[in-house]
Amino acid sequence: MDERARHLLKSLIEQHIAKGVPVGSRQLVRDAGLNISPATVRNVMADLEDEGYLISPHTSAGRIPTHVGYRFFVDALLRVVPLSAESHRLLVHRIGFRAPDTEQVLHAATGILSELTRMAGFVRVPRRATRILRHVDFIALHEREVLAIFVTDKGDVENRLIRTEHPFGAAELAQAANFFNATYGGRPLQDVIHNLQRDLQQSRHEMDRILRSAMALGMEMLEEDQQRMLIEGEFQWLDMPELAGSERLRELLAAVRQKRDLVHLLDESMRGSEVRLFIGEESGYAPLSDCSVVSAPYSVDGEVVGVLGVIGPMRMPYQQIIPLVDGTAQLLGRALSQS
Amino acid sequence: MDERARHLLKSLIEQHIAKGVPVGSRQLVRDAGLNISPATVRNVMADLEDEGYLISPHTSAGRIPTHVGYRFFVDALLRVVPLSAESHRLLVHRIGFRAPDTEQVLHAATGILSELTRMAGFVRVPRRATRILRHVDFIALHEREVLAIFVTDKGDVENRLIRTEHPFGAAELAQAANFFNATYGGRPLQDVIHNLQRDLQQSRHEMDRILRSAMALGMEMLEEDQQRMLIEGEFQWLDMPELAGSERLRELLAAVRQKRDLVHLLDESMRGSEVRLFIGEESGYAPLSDCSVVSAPYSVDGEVVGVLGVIGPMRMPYQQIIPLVDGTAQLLGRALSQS
DNA sequence: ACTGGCACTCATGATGGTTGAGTGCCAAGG
DNA sequence: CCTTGGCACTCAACCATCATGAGTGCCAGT
Repeated sequence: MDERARHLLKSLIEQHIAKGVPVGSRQLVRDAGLNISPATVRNVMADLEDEGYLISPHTSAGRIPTHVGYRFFVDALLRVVPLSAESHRLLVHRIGFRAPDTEQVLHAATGILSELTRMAGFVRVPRRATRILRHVDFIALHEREVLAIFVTDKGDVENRLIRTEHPFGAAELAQAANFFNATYGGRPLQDVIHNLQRDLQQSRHEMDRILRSAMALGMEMLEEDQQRMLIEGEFQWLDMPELAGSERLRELLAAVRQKRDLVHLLDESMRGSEVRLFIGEESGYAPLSDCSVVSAPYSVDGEVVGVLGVIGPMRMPYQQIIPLVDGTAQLLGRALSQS
Repeated sequence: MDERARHLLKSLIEQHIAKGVPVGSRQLVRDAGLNISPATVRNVMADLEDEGYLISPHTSAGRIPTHVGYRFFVDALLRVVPLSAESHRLLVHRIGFRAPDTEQVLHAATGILSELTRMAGFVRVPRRATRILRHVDFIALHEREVLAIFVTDKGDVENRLIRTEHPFGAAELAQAANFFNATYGGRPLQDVIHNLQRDLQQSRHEMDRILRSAMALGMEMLEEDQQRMLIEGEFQWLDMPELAGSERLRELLAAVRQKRDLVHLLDESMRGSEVRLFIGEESGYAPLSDCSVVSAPYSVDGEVVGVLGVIGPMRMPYQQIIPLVDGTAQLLGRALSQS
């Protein structure tokens, strides 16, 4: 593909992103500022269509980019602009400092993402496997119900009701908690789980039952957040013509509620450390075949623990969205690292 | 209004709810099973329109009920059918037993409400003012950050990060927690707040700082859930023709996200103990002027603590929806009362 | 290699007629 | 006085037709 073709492709995609309608040769030649005739442009466009970058919705409309076209655009043609001062100020204001509660920070990040990009924003909740276990408490709630509370070094609190086979007294539970804190406190949760499994096989003393339950709880804790993600601003999709056909929209909403496959997709994008794009069919996930996902992993204390981003139609202003997602990821990571 | 007019009104509204289109004299006379002519029916309908029960969308369409018409319908004409065995079974299955986590039960209730009614479902989180304080824990997280954890008798756990002016040692915090538990444990949260306020004014000993913080935390705890409500299934509104005009829908979604006025409306409906309907403009809340809200308060241990219900277009099958909302409220109350 | 010309396509929007369900009103009949 | 049939009128919805205009592919000439 020669320089002129690249320029035309870039111009076409930019114009389509801006206007949302198919772009024809006349429009394009005017916008691109080249001194050639529409007929020439048509030839070039025909070539680009053959190579899979463009497609015509019908014979006599202009052309729109395919997912291949968008991919080439973002990889080779797009020059990302730095985050505007205004946006950066807003981001900092909303998530720049540590809120008292992790959940609140995540919420704020999801919300601001959605507002600034005018797409649906999502945040995968941070993995807790590497968090340090700070404190454990067992509280007898009723006859055979024990409330277990875990606290991590970042102040995240997780609790679970455990039904036990036999009643536990307050003293027993206090003893168990003391033992638990002394033995496993100050270690990363993943180590705690691992050690618990090992220890439980070896010793079988009085505390076994409650410890076993606690282990199950710990497991759940680590497993549960595999599924969790926040998503907000789906309503932004309402006035996007390419998704408006309520058939498509319903499907998308259902898929997003389902979350499972989505989470799988995102986990994959946590491997890198950069902004990542899934354009159209690239996600390999049918309900998203008309959509793009822009995601960026975020890190706490230098370790990637989650991923956030936006979901919208393929036609999105990547130029602004990429730095926004990137910036949000960085600020969220920083906010969660504080304290 | 004579018997025949009532019968016709009932028939018309039922038909309109079923079909969604304006009902004309011919249709109506066929459906109502009366042995009178369409012309007669037209006269009756004209009267009903004069009295404000009906309205014509345009000259040559049939008639549809106004909010006044619906109100008369539900108050005087509707005979509520008992919950179907099938629905009841489903409800019990989803929220009939206590899940380990209050949040999960609330979620389940919101979800099943939305599914069964095919409207958006909401649940106002239970007031905790009357819950018994079971346990308090203060954990030093960092230099001047204390994590405070409250546990109520139902196993609800609330935590808040408190930034203190001066550092606290672990021993100090343990002492404070012991004192706190001994003094205020076993009392309803509202009493705790009250007593804290009183006690803080009287005594000004060493613990003042942490107790003052604890008091602030307690306040927050009780105030925060004034705003909280879960809402789910807004997407059901997508294929309701009367809301489809994306203008209206946007407005509604925005209003529902905002929640504030909605919560105010619902708090009012917590006073009674019965199912309550706000039809159209009755809510006095502009974005809901085309919608109805069906709500029912739910009780824990015999005391009303929250309210749940559905939001949808005025045209909803009240006959089925009212018992569904009612039944959900009862089961949710029961589920939260257990344990 | 580029360009102008040409025939062709097709979504869009305007026009207009038809249909059908529905209305209000009136005069006649029980 | 209520009810009814009749009648003229209204209006959304549907359909077909047509013009418009933006756009295309192809070809022959520079």
